[in-house]
Amino acid sequence: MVQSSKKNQGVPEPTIRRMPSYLAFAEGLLRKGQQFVSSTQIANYMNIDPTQVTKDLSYTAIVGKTRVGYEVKALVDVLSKFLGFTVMDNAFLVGAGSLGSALLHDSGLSHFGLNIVAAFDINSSTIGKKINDIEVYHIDQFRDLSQEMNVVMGIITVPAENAQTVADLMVAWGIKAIWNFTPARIKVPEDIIVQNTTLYSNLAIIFNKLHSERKEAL
Amino acid sequence: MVQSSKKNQGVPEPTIRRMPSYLAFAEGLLRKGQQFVSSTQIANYMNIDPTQVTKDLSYTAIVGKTRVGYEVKALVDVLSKFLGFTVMDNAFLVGAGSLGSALLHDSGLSHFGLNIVAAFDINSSTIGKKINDIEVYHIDQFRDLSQEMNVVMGIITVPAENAQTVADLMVAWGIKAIWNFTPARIKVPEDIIVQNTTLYSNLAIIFNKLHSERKEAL
DNA sequence: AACTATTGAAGATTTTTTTCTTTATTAAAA
DNA sequence: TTTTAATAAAGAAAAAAATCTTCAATAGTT
Repeated sequence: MVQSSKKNQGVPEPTIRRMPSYLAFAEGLLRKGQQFVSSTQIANYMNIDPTQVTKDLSYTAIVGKTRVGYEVKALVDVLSKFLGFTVMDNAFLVGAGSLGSALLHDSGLSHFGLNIVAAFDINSSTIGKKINDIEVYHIDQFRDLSQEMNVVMGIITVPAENAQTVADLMVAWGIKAIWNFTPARIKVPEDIIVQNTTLYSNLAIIFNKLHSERKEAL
Repeated sequence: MVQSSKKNQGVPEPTIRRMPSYLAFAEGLLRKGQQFVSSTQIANYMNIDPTQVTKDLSYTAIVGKTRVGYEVKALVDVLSKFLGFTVMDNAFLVGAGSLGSALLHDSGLSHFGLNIVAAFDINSSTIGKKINDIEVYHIDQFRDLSQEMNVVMGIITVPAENAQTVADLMVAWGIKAIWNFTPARIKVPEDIIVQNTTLYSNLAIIFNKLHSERKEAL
């Protein structure tokens, strides 16, 4: 019982993180015309343990064939669906600076189910222009548009010090999920989903490995 | 014994991931003139458990004062040093497209110890231009420059299908660490450090929460 | 001066995630 | 037809990470 809420709740976050890479790999195989792929192959590509792959895939609807592997086409379909990449969600992006416009240019996002319908800024030099066919509005127009467009996600790519202000605005106009690219941590009501994506965390990990290696070499 | 190699090796990756946010928070407090900060405050800001904060900070050299907290200035210094943000490392960026030029524009990277000294592309329209004072060269000039400039890191922001080619090139010219922004997984010798940073993983996590919430609401 | 409440630190416990082991299946080889 | 080897799947064990508990210190209050 309570099967419906249990279904996706128990999927470990590390598993979900790996899945887009499985998908990208499977899509590549599909283009090459490969019909089946084994967990060993996927694991080799990912540099992880093969049982990790089978365990991850066991959360989806796919079943593998012994001595053969998973059907590539089915894998692509199942993963796309599982990850929510087949349903299109609308998003607003606030902060059309360099990172913001990089995201606006990224066609991968729409391939993975995210449709950025409009961008906002306070900088008059970008307002009124179109970036990759997405219009940039002044932030004050946010209200009117969100109601019209069925927007569920807000992307924050402003300077860190303005993150909270933008988040408050997004919450006020009914957005369900916030993708925060600033290092600042925002405060939002409990029911709002927040995903923080900070490049500097990744940089810290590289430096940690790089510098500890240097110490070892002494 | 073997203290030197143990020192940084045992630090959990999740801890390292959180540290840049602690640092950003502490820097903000420093600017505001706050002298001490408690683990409770940091935890509240980060939406995590206070003991998580103290445990994370226990890997660094800092010691807190009972009933007071950590000295903000010391925290900034200790974290910056620990994360390797005080030493400057040189990097090459290959792929001066939208994501690539967003990184070139990001002054946060140089604040955190990464100095992008040159960018490369094969697209003749960007070659020869400067992005944020960083010159864009043709990829063939890679060799000559890496030797001159003491470059330890390579940043890959090309389309996924070219990631392996670029990685091979980087390895050939003596780069120690690769920061890979493509969804493709690259094969490199064991001693090369690879950090994969893929936006779509974060997107998958948001969608997973967003869509499972929708199901629950039924 | 005594008390109270808050804090950092250290260690124990619990939870989560990864890795290892076993089993059944089956394609390919002998 | 029989054997072999590769595989998925399921469960057990190990490892890693997060949370909880206890303790000692001490600033602020009574």
